[in-house]
Amino acid sequence: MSDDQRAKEFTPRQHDVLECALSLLVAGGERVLTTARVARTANCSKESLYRWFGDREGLLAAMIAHQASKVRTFSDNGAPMDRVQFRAQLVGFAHDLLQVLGGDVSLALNRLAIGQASREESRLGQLLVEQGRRRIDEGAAALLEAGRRCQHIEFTDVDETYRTLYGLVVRDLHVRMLLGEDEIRKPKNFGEMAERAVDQFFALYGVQEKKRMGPRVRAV
Amino acid sequence: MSDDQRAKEFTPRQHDVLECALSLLVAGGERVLTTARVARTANCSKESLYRWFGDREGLLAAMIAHQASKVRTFSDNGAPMDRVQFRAQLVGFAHDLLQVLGGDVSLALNRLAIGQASREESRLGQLLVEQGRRRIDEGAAALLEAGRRCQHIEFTDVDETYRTLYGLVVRDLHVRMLLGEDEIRKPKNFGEMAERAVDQFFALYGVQEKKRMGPRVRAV
DNA sequence: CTCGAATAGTACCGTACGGTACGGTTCTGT
DNA sequence: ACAGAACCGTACCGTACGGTACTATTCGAG
Repeated sequence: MSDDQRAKEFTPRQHDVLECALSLLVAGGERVLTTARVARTANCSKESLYRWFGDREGLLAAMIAHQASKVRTFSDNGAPMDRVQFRAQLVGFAHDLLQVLGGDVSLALNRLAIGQASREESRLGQLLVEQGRRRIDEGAAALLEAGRRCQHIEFTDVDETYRTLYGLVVRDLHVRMLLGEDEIRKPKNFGEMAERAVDQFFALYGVQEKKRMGPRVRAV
Repeated sequence: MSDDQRAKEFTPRQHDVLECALSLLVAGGERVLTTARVARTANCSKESLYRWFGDREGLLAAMIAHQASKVRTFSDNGAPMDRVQFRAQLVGFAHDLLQVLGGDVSLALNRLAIGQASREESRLGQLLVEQGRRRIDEGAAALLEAGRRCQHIEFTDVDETYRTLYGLVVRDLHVRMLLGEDEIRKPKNFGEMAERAVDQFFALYGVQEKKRMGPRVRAV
């Protein structure tokens, strides 16, 4: 076998097919995502689909993995940040998070995985969380740790803190977008939302200038 | 027609059938929820199903409406509350919210509506939000207004404030439960979560004892 | 008791899907 | 140039679902 055929990667041809399947899923939902339609739209044969991905589940998993390979994350370069820079980073993260969660492909894949979650043997949901969310979470954790190192915020459990930030940013937007409320998907308001959420986050975890007489929050 | 046959209500027989359909949905997900299986499990005929509910969509909508009719809400009796009582009410609300969202029937119905949300003509998602969430939201709004009247918290926009409370309580739990993460559905931790969320909520919106020097949060 | 409406149970129909098989074509390594 | 693999397009199969039609049975009103 040739050297560029690694087991976990996809050939350019398969890459195109997966991209086409994603477009199909976004356009019409799971009902439209049949093996025959994917094959016809992508100008490939069903036999190739089954040889490449095993079965329909494998195709869906490959679509998730393929999409997850696109998102990139924040990396801590170790450089010090002043408070304005750190706040801007947080706002940027919040804005990106809202934009990613509200994206067409993300919503379609989440709907797909949630629809399959009732069957016990389906691991699509777990796959989506691990491959998609994990990267975002790690980037956010690195950002929070950097903020703590520069003494802009203080916390003990980075995971707890990140989850609070996530809740302040996303609230119930994700579920409502998943349910089909298109009115709230306008990214016009994402800016204000991100600003407000970061304000609230600093109110909870920000270090005061003189002493930390701010509200301390603890897990009971 | 007799007096107890109102147009929007269901007969006891239909009530039982809907209950049976809900059990079926919870047990096996949408794949199992076929008209034939519902009819067989409920000991009724498919013809009756179609006469009562029109088509499959109507049956699903009736299931949502039937389930929504069960949830009851907080009602403001106008009596004054001290701070401890108000905090207990908030914690109770948060705990109930987590328990409702994590319930089997709620998760199954949300998965169902989200799965159908890709089709444009399906209004199940909107129906679920209006009939299910609306009641909870109104109860929470009444509770928050009561807390403001008793000067335990302060805010300007009750909807904004409620959404923040929701985000602090739920975070990403709902979506992850929808995706099938059963580990986080243990209500054992719901108590701690509710306490922590209410602590954070008071840190953001609580009125200080002497003067309100607490963090003011506003929409930019 | 009789009649008619409502219902249970079943059979049926058209359609669509997942998965497999096969002939014809293109690509690739030697 | 040639052989073999990969691949496209299509046909095919078994199954299952949504919805309808029909018969037998139940049940309530007069």
